[in-house]
Amino acid sequence: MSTIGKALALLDTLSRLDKEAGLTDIARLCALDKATARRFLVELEKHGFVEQDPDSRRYRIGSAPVRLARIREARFPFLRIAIPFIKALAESSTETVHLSEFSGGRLSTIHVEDSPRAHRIIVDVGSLLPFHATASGLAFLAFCPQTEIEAALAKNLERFTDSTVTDPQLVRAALDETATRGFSISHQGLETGVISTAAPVRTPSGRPIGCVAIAAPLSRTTKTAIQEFGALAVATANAISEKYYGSERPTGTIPDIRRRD
Amino acid sequence: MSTIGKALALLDTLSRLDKEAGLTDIARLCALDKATARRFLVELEKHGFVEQDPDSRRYRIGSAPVRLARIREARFPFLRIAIPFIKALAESSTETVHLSEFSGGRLSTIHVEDSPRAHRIIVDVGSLLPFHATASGLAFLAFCPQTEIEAALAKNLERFTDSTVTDPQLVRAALDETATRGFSISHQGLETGVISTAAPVRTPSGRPIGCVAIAAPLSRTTKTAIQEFGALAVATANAISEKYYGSERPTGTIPDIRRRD
DNA sequence: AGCTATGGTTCAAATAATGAACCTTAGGCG
DNA sequence: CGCCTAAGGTTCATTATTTGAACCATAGCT
Repeated sequence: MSTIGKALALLDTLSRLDKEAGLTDIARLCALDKATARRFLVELEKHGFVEQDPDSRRYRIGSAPVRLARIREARFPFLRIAIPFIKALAESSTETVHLSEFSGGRLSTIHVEDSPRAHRIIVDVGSLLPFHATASGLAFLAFCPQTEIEAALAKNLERFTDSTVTDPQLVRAALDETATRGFSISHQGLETGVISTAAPVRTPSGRPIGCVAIAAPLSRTTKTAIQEFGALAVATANAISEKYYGSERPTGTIPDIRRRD
Repeated sequence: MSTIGKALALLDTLSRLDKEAGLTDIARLCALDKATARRFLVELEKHGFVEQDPDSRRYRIGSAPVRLARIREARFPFLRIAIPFIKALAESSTETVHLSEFSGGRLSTIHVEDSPRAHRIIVDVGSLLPFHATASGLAFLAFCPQTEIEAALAKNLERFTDSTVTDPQLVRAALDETATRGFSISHQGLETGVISTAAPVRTPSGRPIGCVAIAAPLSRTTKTAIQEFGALAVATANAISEKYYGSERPTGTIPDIRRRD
């Protein structure tokens, strides 16, 4: 693996910790030598991607990503555009709705609107969504090219619950169903007692970039409700796709004021 | 220079372009070989830090920084806390107010509130603030340890206008003044016709992390107004410091709900 | 059909990354 | 107090990765 990859993996690991970490811990978590981890941290710190607390000497994510994110969101305002739709869907479905985005080979949760009900599903921003075990993962994969499906299924399919589908052949069947139906259903794939449906947000060329998902307690969710949720997820995902790729043009060039390049 | 440093510099360069860039341009701008630039881009893309447009084959900043930024801002809500103060200052001063943050060895603009007046100073989010030639830079340096001041002054001090102070000895004098006065004044240091004042936002230990600056057209700004702006900048910067380090505790641990680590 | 500019790839040579062992400092404790 | 431990941090010979000139592939243009 390249040095850059290892350093970025370190950054990713650091970002998933819920508090600041010391050098030794970071090295252990990333399976790096202490000296190597330190050199990476120093280098990342030089560029503002990590910060070291001067007192505790522990490390945390720096402010450089904030600057990059502002630039990214200014040109590709995915969150800004999607959030109102996600909010509306959370209200109309009265269940927890979350939005995920494909980035760095994985699907991560980037926004969550909680159900207004007392008994509801909790999803954390930043959490990873395994392709084979979540509605979002299935909805995403189902609309990917066959080669990517096979690449995802070639990996070890981890078991999370008794209901997790870990047989690649059965996952393929679920993907086929999803592709024809337009949305996916995950029946306790990641957490017991939770049923989810999801639909992909796609580029004009059809490539998925993320998913809209509704997660509900299995106990109060009927078969017809699932079908309704699926239809709602599809409608919301399509609305986001349209708004995102319609008004603004992410694929083409941004009309630029400045002439001299 | 380390590979990681070069890759992050590439990312920085890419972020400062106002549109997507091709491989050849990126390689040229970063002074890298085309093959090297390509390997970096592929590696960065794997981790979501850049994206390649499938049609145009051009590269842009990816979505990974957005995720990192959300995590950073959730724990260190600098923007969230500072923006209301910046807004208030823009209203009360009726001039453009901007907020900068030190990151990766440089001071970058992270937020701007425009003056409500027709004739006003425009500052771009993301723009860099040279230490010797801007009010923000001076205010930041003035409260840094002597070693960092000398390190900054040892570099070549670029001339931007006829009024830019490029003599290290004169900059030192300006820094001394700033330290005693509490705020800095830049008289056309970066742009002709612009006068600015700035004050640092500091950690409880006194270390600057960024600056609040007011920028006004020289033509309508009296000596007394400058003093008033300076005092306002100091008050605002201190208020931000207090709120940021008071209520939330960035240095210590975040009280965590989750128990299992 | 040929030209040229750009994206992308290869592989021997050059360089940077690696990690075991080491030093240093800060607490903990008999 | 002085010993012990654990953590952060550093060194330098060994090792593996990075590098870039030259190459190929493709698309748009004349």
